[in-house]
Amino acid sequence: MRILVVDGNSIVNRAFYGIRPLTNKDGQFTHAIYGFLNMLNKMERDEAPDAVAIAFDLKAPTFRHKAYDGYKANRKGMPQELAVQMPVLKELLGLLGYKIVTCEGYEADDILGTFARACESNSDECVIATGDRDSLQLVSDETVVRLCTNKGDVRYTPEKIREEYGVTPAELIEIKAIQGDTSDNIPGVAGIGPKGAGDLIQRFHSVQYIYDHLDTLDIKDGVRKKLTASRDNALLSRMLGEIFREVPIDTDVSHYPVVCEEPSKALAMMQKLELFSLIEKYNLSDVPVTPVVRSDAPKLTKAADSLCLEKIGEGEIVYLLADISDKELKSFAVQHQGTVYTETDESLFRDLLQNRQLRLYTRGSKAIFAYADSHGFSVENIAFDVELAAYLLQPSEKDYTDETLCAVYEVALPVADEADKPLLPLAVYDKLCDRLETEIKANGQESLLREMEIPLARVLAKMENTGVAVDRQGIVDYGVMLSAQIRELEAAIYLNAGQEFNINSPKQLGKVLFEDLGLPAKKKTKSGYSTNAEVLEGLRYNHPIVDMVLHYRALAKLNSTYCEGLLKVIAADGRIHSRFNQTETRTGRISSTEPNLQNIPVRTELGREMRRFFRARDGWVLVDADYSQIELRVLGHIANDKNMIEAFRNGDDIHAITASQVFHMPLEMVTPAMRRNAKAVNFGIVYGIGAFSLGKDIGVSTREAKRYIDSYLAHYSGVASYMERVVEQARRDGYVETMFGRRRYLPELSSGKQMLKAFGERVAMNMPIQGTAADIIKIAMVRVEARLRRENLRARLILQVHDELIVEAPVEESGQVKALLQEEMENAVSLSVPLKADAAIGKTWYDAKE
DNA sequence: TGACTCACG
DNA sequence: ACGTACGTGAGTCAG
Repeated sequence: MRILVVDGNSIVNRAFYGIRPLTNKDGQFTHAIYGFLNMLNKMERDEAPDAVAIAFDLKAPTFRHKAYDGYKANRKGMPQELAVQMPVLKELLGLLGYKIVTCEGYEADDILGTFARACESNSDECVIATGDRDSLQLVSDETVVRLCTNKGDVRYTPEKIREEYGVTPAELIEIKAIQGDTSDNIPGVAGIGPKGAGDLIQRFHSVQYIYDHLDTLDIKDGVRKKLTASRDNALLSRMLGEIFREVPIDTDVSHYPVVCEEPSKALAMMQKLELFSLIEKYNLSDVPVTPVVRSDAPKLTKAADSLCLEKIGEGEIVYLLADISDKELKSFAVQHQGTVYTETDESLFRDLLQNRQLRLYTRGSKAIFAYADSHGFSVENIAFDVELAAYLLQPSEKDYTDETLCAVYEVALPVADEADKPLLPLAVYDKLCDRLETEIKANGQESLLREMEIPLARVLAKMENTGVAVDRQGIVDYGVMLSAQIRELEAAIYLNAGQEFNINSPKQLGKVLFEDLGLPAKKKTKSGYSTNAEVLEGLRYNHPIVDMVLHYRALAKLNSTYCEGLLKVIAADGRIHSRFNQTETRTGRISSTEPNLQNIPVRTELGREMRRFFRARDGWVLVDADYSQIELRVLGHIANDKNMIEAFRNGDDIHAITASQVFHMPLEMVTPAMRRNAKAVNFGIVYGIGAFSLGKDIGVSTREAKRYIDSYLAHYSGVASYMERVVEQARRDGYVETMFGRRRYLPELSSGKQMLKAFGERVAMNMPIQGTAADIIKIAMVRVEARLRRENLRARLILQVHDELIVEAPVEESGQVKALLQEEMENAVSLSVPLKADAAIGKTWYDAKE
């Protein structure tokens, strides 16, 4: 028989500190649990044990056979975030069929030792899993120690120990007795470390022997002196360091099989903890779900007849699931008063979407709006969207599928045939929607959902359908030009390097620059030298190859990401239809994919050329409008900072004003360089500033940067107190929110890790600003689209780039559109500072930027 | 798949 | 002692 004995406390610690904090939607920490089960699962796969025992310390630091008061006294207490996960982990382990072993007065170590000893006398095999090297002393012919490290698990056999330490496993105890161990308060011999201790034991094998023959040993006088001085401590340490092996526990290996008696309970618990990948690993995916509340288990009643819209009363809720792909309706299903109707008829679908008597509760409204738009009708009765609601409740989630949401919001899915599975969520939509709607109301996010996100879904759908026209030939020609230059640069780089290599490989490039050419390496990444633009900039004058590489990189990026990338996604209509994702970002911004049209180059002239290929169709123009410093204006408003509000009201140049304050200069004496630095400070403030990074950004010392920040906060004292207030509020409530009630939860703030906590604080400062700006432009988008329709214009919104909107308009509408766009953007909300939007008209995106 | 790099606001 | 500004998406390499 083969038993895996796990040092529970040690492994859970590894899991806790080795994984970034994860929480479920209730804010309950789960990373230690997640990490533990992942590691356990891997061990079982590797070791294939017949039995598993998991040893834990009992909570109180009880003193047992080791009669030494200082023992482990200076070990830090368990952090709160870990402590709360322990009982949950133990319960879940029990549900999964693992036996937990504890014993009053003994630590996990001692239990491991006891199992090892039992296996030795019964010729069983014992695999001990731990993160603690102390247990290596237990290694024997029957016992392997699987040491879990950050770099992976290492199996220790007697041979491996001899290889690494040059001694037997038992002699490790002797070494420890001499070298000591501060974390266990084992004093050892003062002045002798691991090296000296190892040397002594390799030669003399035991502490006892050394002291018995101290006078005659062939050792240096200094060492003898140290040994003599620490005699009592050494002998005490010898006792303390040996793991106790006679704990009164059941060591019969056959009593520790892993049998999961109630898989559905284990599944339910893992779903509640949102440990979805582990559900797969533990083969629980196919376990029928036990309803959370049994009496609540939904019935999937399928109607024999078709849905009859006339029978639905005024204002009643109808739940809808529509299977739409490529703007074609595959099928749809409707639930009304507990009955599910499955349909395929397109005209019925259309009638349903146009019936303003009823209220549709659905998901994926953007696809529904897109369908309606491409079929030439308009939908006005979507009252709730499961996906959008779930996003508002928890924007950091990755996955808003019905399955996940049902698990997270504790709505039980009924058991059904394979054929009915796509419909299952619909059978519970009344309950799921009810749960979500209740929480949305409790959070005060109803209008955010009904007046912002759902109407926005319609706007985004229209934008996606419309797409943006591009000059295919122009992109092709530009790509050819780039390719030619890239080839030339390639040749020049190879010549300078004296070899051919893959310039795109940071690894190979690092070797060429920093080893073969001997340039000074500044920064390192996890896997080697850093070769990013910042590093290369600093080396430009060291070797001509550096500039070539920088230039090569710039051209290669333009060619592969933009020329080749965009050519791949031009649709049959000659336009690019990017997808605008509404539930992606943690701040409330939208994102753009396939392709990303929110990162088309603009900062360098060469890159900006790309924008010439985004053009209006013949006889039309692009009208582009962007907010001027919207985030700073939002900050001024939210922080209610007198000086900042004043500056914006006066229409001042905010960066110049800031410069004059930070550098204590009259406004007229502010140089462009000073203004540039002040601008960086303004950005930094919005991001939740750090002096180090600001200093790096503008090329001054951290100390100097700190002075700028202090000076800034002294002048904009409202900003200073806002920053403190928002972090404090985040710590108190666990989340921050925008002016419109969009939330972001910040579990990072209760992390024990300083880095993560600091990150959480910066996010707390930034999200309300970035998020409010995102809310504002969303409002503007909805209003612009409404105005375009109301005024019967053919112009259409086609792009959004965070603070910029682009409309494609017939030439004759362009003046009206420009005015309308600017007006709706500037009046989207009323703040204590004015909002300003600059607009311009052009044939291409390049030209429509003033 | 993760790491690196770099494009944007 | 260590790492260091917020939010994204895509192409490339290498294990």
